[in-house]
Formats: sequence, structure tokens, C-alpha cells
Amino acid sequence: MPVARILFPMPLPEPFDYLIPEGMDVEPGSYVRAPLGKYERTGVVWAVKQAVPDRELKTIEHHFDVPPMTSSMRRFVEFCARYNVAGPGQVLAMALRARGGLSPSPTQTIYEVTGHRTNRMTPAREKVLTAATELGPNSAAELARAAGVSSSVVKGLVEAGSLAADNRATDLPYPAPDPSRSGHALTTEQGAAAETLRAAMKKGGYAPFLLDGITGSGKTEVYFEAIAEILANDPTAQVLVLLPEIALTQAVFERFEERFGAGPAPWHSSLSDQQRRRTWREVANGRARIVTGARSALFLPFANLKLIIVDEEHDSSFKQEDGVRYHARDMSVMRAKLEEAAVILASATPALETVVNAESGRYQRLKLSARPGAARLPDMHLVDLRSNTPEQGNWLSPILSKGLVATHAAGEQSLLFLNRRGYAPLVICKACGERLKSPGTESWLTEHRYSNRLVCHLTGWSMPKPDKCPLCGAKDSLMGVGPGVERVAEEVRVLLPDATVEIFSSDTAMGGEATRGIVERMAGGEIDVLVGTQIVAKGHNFPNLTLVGVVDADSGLQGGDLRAGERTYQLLSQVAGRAGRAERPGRALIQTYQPDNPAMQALAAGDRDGFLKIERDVREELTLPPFGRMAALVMSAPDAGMAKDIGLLAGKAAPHGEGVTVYGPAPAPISILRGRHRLRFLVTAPRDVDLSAYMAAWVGSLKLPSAARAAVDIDPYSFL
DNA sequence: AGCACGCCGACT
DNA sequence: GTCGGCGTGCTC
Repeated sequence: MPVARILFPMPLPEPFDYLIPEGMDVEPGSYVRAPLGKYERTGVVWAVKQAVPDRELKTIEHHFDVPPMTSSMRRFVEFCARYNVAGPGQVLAMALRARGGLSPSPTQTIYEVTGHRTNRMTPAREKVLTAATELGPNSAAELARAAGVSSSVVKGLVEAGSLAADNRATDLPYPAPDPSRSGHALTTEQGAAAETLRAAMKKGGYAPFLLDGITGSGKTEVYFEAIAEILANDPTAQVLVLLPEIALTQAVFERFEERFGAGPAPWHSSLSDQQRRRTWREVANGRARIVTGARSALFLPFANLKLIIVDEEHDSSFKQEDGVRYHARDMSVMRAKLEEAAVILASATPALETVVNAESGRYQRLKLSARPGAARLPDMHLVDLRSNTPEQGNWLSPILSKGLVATHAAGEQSLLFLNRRGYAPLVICKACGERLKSPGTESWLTEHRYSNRLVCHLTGWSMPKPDKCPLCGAKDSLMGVGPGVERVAEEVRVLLPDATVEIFSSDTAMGGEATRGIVERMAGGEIDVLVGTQIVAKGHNFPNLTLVGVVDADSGLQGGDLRAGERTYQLLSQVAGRAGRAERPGRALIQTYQPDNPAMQALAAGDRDGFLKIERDVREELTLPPFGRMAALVMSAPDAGMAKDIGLLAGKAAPHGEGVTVYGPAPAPISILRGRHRLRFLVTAPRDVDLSAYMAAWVGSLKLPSAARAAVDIDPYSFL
């Protein structure tokens, strides 16, 4: 008899067997409801087999009227689970994260003018008919509100035959993009890259590209051509554009709208349930042709995915760090392979992994090396803080201060970058020396003058700034140490008393409205000096900005992180790229105590490829990624004693593996987080070792107390 | 993930 | 004597 193996979106080890009721037409990929334990659950049929059950089986309850999940998507779920050492059900859960997406769209009753005029017209009825004509078909409540009458007037008109009721889905399909509209004129270089992509789209099949173009070189215009080509070629083809979370703005939506006459279907964490359901359903049934989303959009069950674009592919927000830990860029390439689709990784500062893949021929590299028009990349200067020391209590060197004064005198704008929110990143008591920490953690509290609070940037916990030390009770003894954007802004206000100085950080830009306000005022020249965190690094175009100052270029280099140099290079070159985007030349002054550091030297010389070469050689020498493999086992326990025990236990249980080295356990740098004690092992291995299998065997062999947790992180990015 | 079962402390 | 804490194991 036919038995369906159903995978449920929860951490079960494997799919479960169910009977298929007479006449129910299920196939692999079908979305179904079936009894599991006490309740009914939604799951996906993973396989249908003929078998004589060796146990009593339950029966499938319901088959959803949704196109089945494609076999390539199912294989992708399995790959992700195996590679990232998670249960297949946990990965499936990411694909089903849309409440109600499987049910038909809810409907509402709408009323439309029939043209029939009843002879019993009243002023109220007249107003409703006028509203219905002007607004088009609408709900009774909406028409009544527009006409300023009660909804019973609408009902009366239905009975009189002047309005007709109809049902309409509330989740409407997205308007179809029009690939035949013409895009911007392309330069020769852009045209050549676009032509290569168009040819690949015509040919079809798996094709990975690195679109390597400097800031402002028009990468978006080039990949728009690939999108247009695939949509025109295949009337059911779908395109996914993955963007870093903070880049999913109205401006991006509008660029798509301008090019294709219709905005893309959105997918990101702050969608409402209704929007999420609408996008999920339209993606699954194949009607959503272009989807823009954050990393989780990669797990949407597309019907016919033909092209994936990962924009700003080097961005670390593509790495998911909790739950199932995965890297959306790496998974995109695998998904494209399974879907037999094209994938374009686009960046001005591609990750070393990606560059190495391009050099080895695994990805085809398309280079854009010129900025269209007169815009030039800014001149970069390192400011050696050892010889250009800021005055006591200040953070701007004499050179940078002079630059700010001169820029302001010339009527131009400056941007100061410091990746630290608040006033001071550390608060100590002058009397007892205590460093104030967030409760239950080892994380320092940051002083925020703007709100006069002490805030933990790790957990979000905060308290009003006390007037005496909570430990020794000394009065007015608390002192902020180190610079934050608020303190640097204070210093600029002293330096330039008549300048308009603004702070741009996630604290001052709560929500889109305030962000737009600051960006618009900066673009319009109303702000003279903008002091910001990394929120300023992305995308904004400020034509009159000619000076960028990096207050503390070294801050990103600490921590012994594998990618610290690379990340610093990417962030700082992105920030510096804000200057000189229009006709005026730009200048970047980078304050550092390590002017000899390769990242700093390369930055000053504008020598990205030289920097990557040094970085590459170091990693190759040490067989670090991408020349070797790396994984972490992250463990936590409710108390220090158990943490020590499970660390010892896991260390002893680490299997032997050819070429595999296990380091640890080390307490995580922030070892107490949310009341849990954390520790981690780092594992390195040569490229040819299946590190996923090794890690799976290791965690699988552990018998831990239930209060303890262990999670595998393949290719960890954060070393916290 | 939920949920039930089960074994040890303070209470109508 | 019971109510309920959450540690352990199961769901086709």
C-alpha cells in the first residue's frame, strides 16, 4: 500500500510514515496536514513509497491546494541540513515561515457600480454611488466612510440593484514586471558585462558569476539586464535578489519599479503576517517574478527559480548566527546549482573566499573598474596617531581638525565615521575603579548622554545614569572612558561653533522616517558635519561631501578574528567612498595607530587587489578558509560548574579525524550572555575533509544534561 | 518544537 | 497525604 513519508518543520530526526487516504492525490512535495502526537501539523511529503507498514500508521488529514515543493527545493533543504549540521525539519521550518501561506487568500466583499439607476435615489445614496465610481470597487465600510454615511445605505443600493457585491482576495498578486522597458544607457564596460550575463541567461543552466565593480560603477544596472533577459526568455522564470537587511529600503524598491514598471515582492524580518503570507503564496505559485529579500528569502519555495543575485555579497549580515547557522551567500551558490540557475555575487569589495573562487575558475569574474561621469574615488591619507596625537581628552588629530575647519570654510560637507554608538563605550568609577557591567553578562555599559542612560549594546538592557557608584556609593564618581559618536560630535561643536553638526546612528535614526530626515538634510546641504556609525557606510549619495574622517580605524582590527583585516578594509573603503561622488574631488583621512598594518597600507594606496593578495597568502600559509575548513562547537550551560563539566566531556568526546585539529574549550570572549555560560571549540581541517560529517558525529555522540546546549557553526564569522 | 510522564519538595 | 516543579523521552 502507498505510504507517504512526511517531513515536519520541527527538529525531528527524519520524516514520518503516514497512510494516504483513498482518492487523495499526493506526490513528493505536496503540502499536507497530518496528526502528530496530540495535534495536527503541517508538513511536506518527502517521498511516496509502496510498503507494508510494520506498525500502525496514522492517515493524512488534508492536502493543501498549493503547487508541490519542487524536488530541487527538497534537495536544497537536505543539503542545507547536512552541510550546516541541523535537522532537515529545522531547515524546512525556515521554508514554511509564513502563517496562512498555504490557505487560499482571505477574501473581502466588495461593491461595484452596476450602472442601473434606481428611481428611489436619496442624497445619501447619491454620495455612495459617487464614491463607488471614484474609488472603484471597495468594501462597504470603505464606501460608507468615503460618502460619510452608514453602511446600511450600501446594502440598500445592493437591493435596489445599483451596486453589485463580489468577493475579492485580500492578498492580491503582485503586478508583473515588464522586462521590455529599456534601462539606463550603459557604458562600454557595463555593456560588455551585461552582454556576458545575457548570453548566460539565454543558454540557461547553472552559471556562477562574480560581478566585481568599484563603488558607483553601476553594478545594479548591469544585473538588471540579466533580470530583464531571463524574465523575457522564460515566462515563468523567477528571480531572487538578496540584499543586506539594512539595504532593503524604499529607494531600492523604487529602482526596481523604475526599471521594470512594478516593484518586487518583498521578504524580510519586519514584514507583517499579511505581507509575509502574500509573498510566500505568490512565490510558491510562481506568480511573483522578482523577489527582493534578506538572507531568509533564500528559503522561499520558488516554483521556477532561474536567477539569484547576492548584492554586497561580502556583507556579514548574510551569515545567520543563531538557530540554523548558515551563510546565505554560500547556500545561494548551492541552491543555484540544484535549481540549474544562474547566480551573480556582486560587490565592490568581494570576500576573499569569492575572489579565490573566481581566480580558480569556479566563478566567472566580470569587472567594472570605472565610475561613470566625472566622479572619482577619493584620495586616501593615513593619519599616524603616534605623531599626530589628539589633545588630551579629544579624539580628532590636528590634521583631521584642520581638514574639518577648511572643508567647512569652503562651504563643503564632512563625514566623521566612528563605529561606536553613544557617548563613551565604558563607564568606570573614579573612586573604586569598578567597570560598570550589564547584569548577568561581562559586557560593559555604554554611556549615552542624549538619553542620559547607561545602555548594554549586547542585550539592550539600560538604566538611567546613577549619580553615585552602585558599588562603592561614591557621589559623582562615574566617568565615561573612550569615544562614541556623541562625544566626537561634542568635540566638533567646540571646533566649529557655527556649523550644524548631527549624529547618525541607530539611536538617532529610529525607524525609516527619522533616517530619511537625516539623509535628506545631509544630501540637501543642511548639515555641515555628520558624525555616524556604520549606518552611514551604505548607499547614500551626498554630492557636496568632500571630506571623510575615520576617527578610529583600528577598532575593527582587534579581537584576533580571522576576517578582522578584511572586514576593516571593506568597511573603511565603503565609508571613504561616500566622499567625492559628484564633481568635486573627495578626500579621506584615516586615523590609525597602526599605519604599517597591511589593511591600512592597502587602503591608503587604493590597492584592493594587493590587500587581498597579502590576506590570501596568509590564509593559504595557515590553511585557514578558504584554503582549509573551519567550524565551531558552541556550548552553553546555566551555571559555571555545568559549563566546565560539559566542556571537559565534549573535549574528551571529540572524535579522531585525519588532519582535524580541535582547539578549546575556550570561554567565549563574552562568556556570560543572557545568564548562560558559554564556551566554544574551534576546529580546523584541510579542504578535503568533510567537516560537516565530523561535527555531526561529534555532537551526535554527546550525552549532555538537558539544560546544556550545543550548536555547530560551520565556517564561523563571529568569534564571540 | 510541544507535550506527557515521572519523580521529589511545600501545602489546602 | 496531594499539587506542582522541570528533567527525560516521544511524536509515524
